[in-house]
Amino acid sequence: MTDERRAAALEHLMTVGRQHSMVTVMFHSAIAAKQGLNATEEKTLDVLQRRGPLTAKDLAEHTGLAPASVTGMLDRLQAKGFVRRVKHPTDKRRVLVELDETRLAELAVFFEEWARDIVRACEEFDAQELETVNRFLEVMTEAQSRATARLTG
Amino acid sequence: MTDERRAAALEHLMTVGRQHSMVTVMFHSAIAAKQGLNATEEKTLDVLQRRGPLTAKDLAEHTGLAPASVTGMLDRLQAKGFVRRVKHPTDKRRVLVELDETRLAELAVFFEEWARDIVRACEEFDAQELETVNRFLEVMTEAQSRATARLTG
DNA sequence: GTAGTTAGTTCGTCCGAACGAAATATTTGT
DNA sequence: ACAAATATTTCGTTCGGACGAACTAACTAC
Repeated sequence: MTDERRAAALEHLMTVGRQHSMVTVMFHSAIAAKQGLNATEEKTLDVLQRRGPLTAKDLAEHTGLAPASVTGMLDRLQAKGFVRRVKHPTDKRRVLVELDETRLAELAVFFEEWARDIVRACEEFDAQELETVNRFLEVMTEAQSRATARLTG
Repeated sequence: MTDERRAAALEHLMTVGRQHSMVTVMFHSAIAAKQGLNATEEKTLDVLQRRGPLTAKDLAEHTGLAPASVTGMLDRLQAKGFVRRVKHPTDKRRVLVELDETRLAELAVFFEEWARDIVRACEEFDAQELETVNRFLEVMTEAQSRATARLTG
């Protein structure tokens, strides 16, 4: 009986999860399009956000681009105001790339509105339910991460 | 007390949700890369999957591409074996585009493996918890969908 | 200090993917 | 039946973004 109910929920999850993935991807690319960023540029910004300032070489490795391509991409990102080239403290050959906070602040404004929307949508869930959801998302993030690595590597 | 716990869970949700979005997007683009599809081609396949066989004109509207571009993209998708051009039953000017099942079947094999992984990851959740998760994902899908529309339109 | 290595840029090139305009085939309207 | 409208393709062009090779500047090792 409970087994049956669980099986039904699990099957439903497949459908619902698929739809959720879809709109997540669409949302993501809508944001990118709004900012006039292509996939490579986004990836670069994402890497910088997580790992902090990096050299062009580091970025080349993370993105898989040739050195010349990194130069071109950084030119574009800099022109759009998303990043800055700053001099490396010890090695004058290197170029440190860091995010431009002012540009990120503009983004933050948009995300705040979005976050409020999310919070409102969560009103119908109590503390315990939200904790369950968190646990689920963590487990899923792990699984998706593994699956991606399996595909990429 | 419970309010505090809920607030903590909600804040945690923001972090966890962001990470989950990130890996979802990465997973998605890893699949696309594996199949040798670009963003436009993917979008087209997605539309066809949801709305069934469509004419080139319909696809032009859904993708926002010029007619000439649709022709080129369909040539590519057809060459890769993802779609077929079939003649329209009543109007010989039109071209109906439909998905190639055999190609999708290959994909299905991969997704089955992935689904098993997901099911295993869900073992730690009982029926009630999965129902909560489903409800959450539905609510979120709605919210994300609205946010995307707000950005796009 | 000189040779060799490393980081990044510049330059010329190439390719995929988009476009508009013109061409073709077919349907619709009168 | 004939003109206008519609769906798609073809063709020539353009543009962004990637590349390799050559170049410059700076660090490292001996």
